[in-house]
This record gives sequence, structure tokens and C-alpha cells, in this order.
Amino acid sequence: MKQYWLMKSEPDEVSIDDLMAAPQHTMPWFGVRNYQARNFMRDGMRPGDGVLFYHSSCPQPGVAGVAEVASGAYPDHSQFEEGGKYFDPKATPEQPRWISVDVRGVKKTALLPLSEMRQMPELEDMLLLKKGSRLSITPVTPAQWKVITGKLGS
DNA sequence: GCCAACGTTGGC
DNA sequence: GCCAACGTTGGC
Repeated sequence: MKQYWLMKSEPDEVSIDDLMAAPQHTMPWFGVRNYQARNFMRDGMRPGDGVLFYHSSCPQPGVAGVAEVASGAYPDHSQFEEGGKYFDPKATPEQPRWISVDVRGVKKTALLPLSEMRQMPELEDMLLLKKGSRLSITPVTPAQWKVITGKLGS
């Protein structure tokens, strides 16, 4: 059963344009350092799952495009890069802590701003919109996916 | 830059 | 195992 997700990215780091410009429109999703988000990737995601690509920490936060999960989970290389931003001294290749999946961009869309999503009654139960929610990866229900992708147009 | 909310760490 | 202190996220 295909599932749906929302994944946050700071456009200064990786924007929807960056994703669409990558070879095969595909990039590894690395740097997740939250156990809940990791577990969603590890236990929930399957290749082909739908992804709402969300721009966060920017002037206009919101859904910026549609993507899909393009691989299973594998160890996040950045946890081993000593001196790097995402280095984790407690992680070893034998016992990795953090994982990545590949994400393939499907299309860039007109931005659906967070402010607009907050005004849509159908979305009031979205985890993204819950007060204090900071998770970088959250599940999206099929109904929410339908409403949002409908709004995004083609 | 502010600050609310949440997660993690570490002393006890 | 509790919980205070600290760090981070992310909208505004």
C-alpha cells in the first residue's frame, strides 16, 4: 500500500530546484538526526511512496513540489564524516545510527504556502500544522495528499 | 532576532 | 528513572 509523506528542507540547503536539477532528479536525503523522523524513513517508507517537498525556515514556507521515495533505507554517509556538520561520533559503519533514502523529484509546483494550508479545514489534522510540531518528516494521509496535490495543480 | 515547543543530555 | 539545563527547530 502506497503511503504519503511530507519532507521538510531548507531551500538554502536543498531546494526543489536543486532536486529537479540533480541527475535523475534524485538526491540522497541525509542529515536527519531525529529518531522519530528516522524511524519513519526506516520503517514506513517504501520506494514509490509519495512525498510533498516542503520548504522550511525561509521567507515563504510551504509545499514547493512533489517527489517520491526512490530507494530503501541505507546508512547516512554523513554520520561518518569527521568534522562534518552531521558527524556522529557514536555511529560506526558496523552500527550506524542514521539512515538516508533517495528522493526523486516528480515536479516543481506553484508554492502552496503554510499560511494557506492553515486555512484549509480538510488539513486541520495534519501533523505539520500541529502546534509545536517540528518533525522534518511526517506522514500524510491519502485524503490530505489528495487535497494538497489537487491544490498544487500540475 | 524572538520565542514557544520539543528533544537530548547528564547529574543525581 | 527523574528532571533541569541546554540545544534546536522553525514560524513570525
